[in-house]
Amino acid sequence: MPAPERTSLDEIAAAALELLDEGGLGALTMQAVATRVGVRAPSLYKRVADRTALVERVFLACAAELDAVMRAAAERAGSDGGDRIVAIVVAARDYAHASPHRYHLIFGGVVTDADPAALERSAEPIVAACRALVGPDRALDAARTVTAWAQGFLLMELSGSFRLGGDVEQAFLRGARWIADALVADRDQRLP
Amino acid sequence: MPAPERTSLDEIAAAALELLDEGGLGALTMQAVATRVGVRAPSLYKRVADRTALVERVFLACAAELDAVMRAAAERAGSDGGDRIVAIVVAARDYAHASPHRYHLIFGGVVTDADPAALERSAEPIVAACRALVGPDRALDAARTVTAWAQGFLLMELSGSFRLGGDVEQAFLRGARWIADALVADRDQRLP
DNA sequence: ACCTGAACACCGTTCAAGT
DNA sequence: ACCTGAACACCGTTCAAGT
Repeated sequence: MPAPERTSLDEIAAAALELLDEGGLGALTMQAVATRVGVRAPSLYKRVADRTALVERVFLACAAELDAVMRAAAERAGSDGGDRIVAIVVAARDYAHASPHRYHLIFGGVVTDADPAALERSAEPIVAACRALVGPDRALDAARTVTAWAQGFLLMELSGSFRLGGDVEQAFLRGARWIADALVADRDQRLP
Repeated sequence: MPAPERTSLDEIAAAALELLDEGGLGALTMQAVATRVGVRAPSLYKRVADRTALVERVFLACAAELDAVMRAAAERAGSDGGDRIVAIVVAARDYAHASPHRYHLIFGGVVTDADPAALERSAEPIVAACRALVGPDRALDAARTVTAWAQGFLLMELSGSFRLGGDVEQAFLRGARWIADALVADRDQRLP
């Protein structure tokens, strides 16, 4: 009774990510993953509790990736708070266009019970930029406004919900500016 | 060969809506619908092309319902453009809380090939309020900003994505005000 | 003209049997 | 200790056979 290992958790996760990129979450089936790593579906359950756990693992990897992208954009941007927020959401849009299925997995609301600590960390770049802009008291409200808008816009853009014509990129940049300027105005109004 | 009709398209659609409300889109299976209307699953295909068509039918009914809710809120609100937008998104939030699965169906991005005319009509209340506020040139960009933010916020709220504490309702109202005020400021800046 | 059981091609998942 | 085929409970969908 030897026991030759024919695959690994990392290989399984990599195959799952490939399938997500190629055909969305619907294409990420246990059978497809098994085929790709050269094994039968039941064998996957030696390394992964069930499909939900595998999807969550891919979700966390994608969330960490987007987090890194936004952090890098925030650092590249100047010290101006408004510009920083615009730079972060533009980076998020680039990511959404480059990896639409990953973006959809992160924000589509399918994964709901993921590690809270990882989620807090990935929200941090925007919270930090908002804190610098509007102060600690309103930082959370501001971050929720920015995140909700960007995530909502990009999900609508990816799913083709903008059917009334017009320049979608311009709408995005203008929206980013409106929100950033509103936060600046809120601060200026309170600190005369 | 008589032909007793044991159900109807309306009854099928009503059962589908009930199942959506009770357990989300995942509970809306052809078998569950069939059981509820007192028929076997294959019989449904006499009235409905396939599950996608049935889901789309429910989707259109929900979109029309939300549309009516937002129109009523817009009419109830005063003539002030900013207040009107706030009233519309607050009405959308009430709807999302009262019928979370319907709201998720409308904006969750599952239905993607629905009747474009119905979608344009349902976007109209917000476009009209934005037109009154920022003029025709920027009305579409403004409506996209408002819709993306509201839809993103409510989807995140429904899926429990706001895990950092704080008052979520306050964040919503403050976000609505920030965006409405940004649109007013944009107009005032252009028309001195 | 509608309804049905049986069947098919898929899912995810379990488990006893192989090595 | 890992892998497998067979099996189970679900899906959506098709279709020949019933009335």
